[in-house]
Amino acid sequence: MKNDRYQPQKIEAKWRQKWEEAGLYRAKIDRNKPKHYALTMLPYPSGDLHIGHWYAMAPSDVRARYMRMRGYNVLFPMGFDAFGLPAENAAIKRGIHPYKWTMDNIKRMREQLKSMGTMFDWEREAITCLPEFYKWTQWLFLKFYEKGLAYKKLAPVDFCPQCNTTLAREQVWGEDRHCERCGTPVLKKELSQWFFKITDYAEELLDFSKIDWPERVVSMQKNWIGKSEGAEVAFHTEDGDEFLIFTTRPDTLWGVTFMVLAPEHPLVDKITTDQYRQAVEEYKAQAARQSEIERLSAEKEKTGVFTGAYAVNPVNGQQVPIWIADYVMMGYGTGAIMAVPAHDERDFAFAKKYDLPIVTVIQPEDSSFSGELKEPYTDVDHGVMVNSGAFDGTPATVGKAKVTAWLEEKGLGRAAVNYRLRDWLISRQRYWGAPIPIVYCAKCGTVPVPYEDLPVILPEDAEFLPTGESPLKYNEGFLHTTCPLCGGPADRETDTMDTFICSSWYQYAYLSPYYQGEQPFDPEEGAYWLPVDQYTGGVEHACMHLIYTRFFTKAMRDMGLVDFDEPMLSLRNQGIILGEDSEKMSKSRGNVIAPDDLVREYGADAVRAYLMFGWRWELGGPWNSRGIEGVYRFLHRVWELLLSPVEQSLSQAQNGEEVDALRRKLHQTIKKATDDLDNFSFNTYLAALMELSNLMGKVKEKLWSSEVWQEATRTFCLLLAPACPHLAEELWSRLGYEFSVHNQAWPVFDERLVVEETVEIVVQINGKIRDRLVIPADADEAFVKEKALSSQTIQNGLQGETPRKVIYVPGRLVNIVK
RNA sequence: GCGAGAGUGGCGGAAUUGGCAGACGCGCUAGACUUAGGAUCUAGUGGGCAACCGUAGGGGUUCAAGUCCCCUCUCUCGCACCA
Repeated sequence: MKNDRYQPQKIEAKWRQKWEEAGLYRAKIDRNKPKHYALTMLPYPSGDLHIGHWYAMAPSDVRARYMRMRGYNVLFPMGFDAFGLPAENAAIKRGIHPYKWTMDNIKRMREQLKSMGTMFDWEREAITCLPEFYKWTQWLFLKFYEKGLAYKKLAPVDFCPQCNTTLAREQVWGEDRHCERCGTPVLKKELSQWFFKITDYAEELLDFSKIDWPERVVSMQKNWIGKSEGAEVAFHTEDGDEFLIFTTRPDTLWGVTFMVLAPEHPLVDKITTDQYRQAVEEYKAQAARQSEIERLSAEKEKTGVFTGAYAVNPVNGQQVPIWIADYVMMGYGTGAIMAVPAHDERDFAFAKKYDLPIVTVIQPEDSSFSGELKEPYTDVDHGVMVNSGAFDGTPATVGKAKVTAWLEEKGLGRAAVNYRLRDWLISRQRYWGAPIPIVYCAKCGTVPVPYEDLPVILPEDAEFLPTGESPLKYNEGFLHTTCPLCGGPADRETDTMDTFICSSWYQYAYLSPYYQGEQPFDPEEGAYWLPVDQYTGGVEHACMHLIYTRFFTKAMRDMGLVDFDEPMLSLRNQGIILGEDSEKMSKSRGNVIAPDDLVREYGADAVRAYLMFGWRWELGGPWNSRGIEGVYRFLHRVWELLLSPVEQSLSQAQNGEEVDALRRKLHQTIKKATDDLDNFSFNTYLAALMELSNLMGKVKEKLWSSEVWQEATRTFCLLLAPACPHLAEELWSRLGYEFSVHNQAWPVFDERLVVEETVEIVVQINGKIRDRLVIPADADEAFVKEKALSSQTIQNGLQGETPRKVIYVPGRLVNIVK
């Protein structure tokens, strides 16, 4: 009987249909099994699944399938991050309603996702733009408001002129401060906006002890939160106006020779003397203009002007001039600093430029230097305090703490902590988002929409115009409402929420999509499945989604909705697949690889396998068309190997050595595959399968009718099942096993069978390989050494000399030192 | 400048925890089968004619270093006048 060839197109759709009919991947609470919540970041429904989605999701699916075979009850859901700008831009450009555009795209992408052969439980799908979903997004907003975690304030904010909306600080990237979505440099605008008080959780967000996340993400988040410890010190002007400064170096207080305020500092106008007023006004105007126009000024040459006012240094009563300069930011600390040019790079440069005095107050330990400083001395671990009154002689290492304590005692200042993290600006002046459930009443002021009135529905009949203001503002039907408190006429808030809010809690929505109960998700489902055990996705979300969702979970914990501190216990990031030209894939470059085409040509299993085999998953790299053909060939070979019969099986006599060799390789492969999948090492997992198939190919003729061959083919199907679910199922069925391979347990290896019976020992003289010995694996040291020394090559190498030392590493080598 | 990561054949990448560098695949070479081959199969494939030399470069520790320590260089990513 001649076997037919491997034709993925003939088997893949068939099995997917069978799986669906059998409800194979429905995830239901089962208290007899340990649970595993595997999650991969949900896609934005842009219209087409691209290779990046495959690269992110296919290996995640492999891992979820592996955990399932390991006996876990696995939840692996999928949904769509469906609010956002492209939908609205399509509406502006082509007159398609964002809802229709989005839902059409979802329909298409859902089918594409299914073609991957993933084990997503589609009955748990959640789409963030549906009222049944965003009702709970709004509900959470109200809870945040109730808890004082949502507030509105007038503030200078970042505005993207291309996207026509404000952005959170996290969504402004790079030195030129461009919009994370479209790359346009942002503008500063003074606007009244809603914020979430993420800074309340700054300290807790710095604690990563409960999660296993990549070091890279941890360090990016730490960096982003930017904790610095020091002291807040109160200074006064000569006229008695108080202003606070923050410093990390209270030990250098005696070295203050001038003060600097940010140009926007509220005290500037008041303290500026008439003589300097014009210069100050000009400088302020220029600073404001600069922040709006050219930010790319390469050299950060320090500039500033004197205000004419003086401050009194509280520690020694000295009068020091107060300047304004744009190197001091209003947004960080108190917007005012004490300048210690002797011990700070920036202050030093400023002092040099404007010829301000420099006073050394930290003396480097062993140098007896005096005179003019060439550069500031910023070392905090060495040196002693000088010119600092009673503190003279205090080592710099303890100076900070001692001075801070002294300041507190004297009532001049206090220990203080500053964070770089800003509160999260969530207002967006766009239509296609969840409306902020707030009403403004002339009588009652800002009034939250009552919970029972949720959801606040987006009107269908909005005008989509790129005005920079929310289209909802011009929608009379939406705008005008009645005040929930007094029943009088009132206006709705017309801004919508940042879509990152939807994705901050979506992992909870999957538990019971569009839940109708009293809270966003079914508590029974939550008690069983939560938290997420394994999360996967791109590292580009390190300081956005991944920080927001941690914040949300902590806030939800404090509301009593969940009982844990972290949303995702373990996180892994995949890399990025580049075009074949090593450039980022883009339509304009014409280097885009379309997964649909690949599936048509090679089948989904080959695409999955190549995406795993081709790169280290966390790194990614350029696409290689030859590479996928190699993997495709491998799958063909596997098909022939397991299915095509041997014409005449050679020796029935079952050569013992080959049986042992195959069995050993089989168990070694199970061990390797298990380890590799545990560690997300998908490329070596596939390499191990290839090695096994290579050996099987060599012994097939001899062992085809043997028991060990059956064991090998069966196990091969099981090991292949997570990677190539369709092919494994087809092979499984053709080998005569019962549906489904995906309901089988992951094979276990026998440690005794993994061990080789004989080992090759390398014999070195002075670390250079001179001979090799094949010995029984359990040979003892004396025997191996004896054998090594008596070998002819070694005798020749030694030339009669007695070795000084003989080192034996069991199972590996003997090193003879002359 | 600060923080994180990386540097191994022509290419993607392997190398338990210091113990045979280059698994597996691509590509390449030769052969077989074929009307044909960009299909398939078989064999070979780090460099060098060799002794030997080889994991970015230079030092060190060790019987033994891709792996540990010190210095230098290059690349990628994040942050960046953060007081």
